[in-house]
Amino acid sequence: MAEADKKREQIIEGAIKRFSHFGIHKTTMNDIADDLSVSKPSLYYYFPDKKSLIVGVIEKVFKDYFAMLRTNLNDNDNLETVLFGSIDVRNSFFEKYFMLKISEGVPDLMWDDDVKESLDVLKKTEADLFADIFKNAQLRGEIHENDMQHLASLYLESLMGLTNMCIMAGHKKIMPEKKMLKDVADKQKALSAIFARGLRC
Amino acid sequence: MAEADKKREQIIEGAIKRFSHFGIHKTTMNDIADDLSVSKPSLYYYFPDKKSLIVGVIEKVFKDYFAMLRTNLNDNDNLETVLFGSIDVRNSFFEKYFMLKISEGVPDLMWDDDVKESLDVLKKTEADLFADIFKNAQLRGEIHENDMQHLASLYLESLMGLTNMCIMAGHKKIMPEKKMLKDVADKQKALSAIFARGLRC
DNA sequence: CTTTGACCAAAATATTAAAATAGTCAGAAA
DNA sequence: TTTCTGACTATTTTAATATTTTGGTCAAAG
Repeated sequence: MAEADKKREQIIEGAIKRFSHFGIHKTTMNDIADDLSVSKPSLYYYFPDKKSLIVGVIEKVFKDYFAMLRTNLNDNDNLETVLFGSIDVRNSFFEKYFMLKISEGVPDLMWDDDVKESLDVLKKTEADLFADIFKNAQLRGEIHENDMQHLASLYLESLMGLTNMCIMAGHKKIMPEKKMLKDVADKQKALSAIFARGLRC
Repeated sequence: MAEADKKREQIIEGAIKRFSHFGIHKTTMNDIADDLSVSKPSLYYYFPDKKSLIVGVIEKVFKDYFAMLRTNLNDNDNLETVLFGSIDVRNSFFEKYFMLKISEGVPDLMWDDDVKESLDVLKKTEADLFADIFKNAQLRGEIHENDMQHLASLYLESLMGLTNMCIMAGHKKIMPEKKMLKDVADKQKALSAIFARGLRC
């Protein structure tokens, strides 16, 4: 890896630490520079603006998530087992990078064209990964459907939808965060179990 | 019906018109009073405060929704057919009262204890209704599960989750509102089809 | 029992000033 | 040449203040 790329990685790592602890819009470029004991213009030498650094962070986190997901895959497991494992991986990342939540970032960060495009690509990649999972289940005769891409999108959107529902319900702080994470996982797994069975018929 | 109750109904109807057209927090008590050609203190004679009027509106809307849902029910239909019909009813109300969206109402209206309690009761009622639907399917041998209440909650949360996902995706105004509503219905039905099949095994 | 005009306190909104932050640049260090 | 920095803006956030709007009350009238 080129020296410049190594430096870029270091900056991204530093940014991740700040972002995941204080949130994106509570972190200034100076904070990140100070953490790394460099000047702010140095950051701007490697990233044209804050937004591109954020995108770099997002892509790095997703990259790690995808790697972990692939590591956890076992072609011999049945669909339900694979989905349950994936849910655990997914939620461990969700918990670890909870403070990243783009939606509460800088004004309209979520709707910025560049960020949106990056997220779309990553979402597509995730969907591809799950489509492969479903295809694999199909090879083992566990599924009688045709459009695996479509199926993967529907499944993932359902999981994310449940996550959002639990977050909303838990925003009243009645449940102590930990309880909420368990709640999310339980519901996602309950749905996945029915979902997996529904594909068999 | 007592005269006072009739008047309460009229006020609620008037409030619904304003709320569903301009949203809750863009509607003042004076707006509602003027529409009905009465004075503001008259409103306060029937409702102690704005919040209780809002709760009255919400309960009225849900009451109508439940009635429509029951009307659309047919004990002879199979589970998938019933669920598809319910989705259409549900979304027609969602569309009609879109501007009501509590979440964007007055600050923390969603988290107000009174409103929250009322919503919890209504959500419980809806879950009961769907639990009955599942029980009915069970009688016809379409389901091999035991906890219908739990099942109904999971199903409804999944549907709502999908709705939220589509709303978020559509907030960028790329799709012209109508497209979004169709998108919601399509995804909810696709999930319901798999869900219903998953319960059979 | 119902309704109302006149009134008030609290909350939302608009205005302005002050502080913080993203981003630039000429030039130094490596 | 490539990488870095101190010193400097332009823009955005935040804080403070003034102004309007709106929820809610009350004494009195129909």
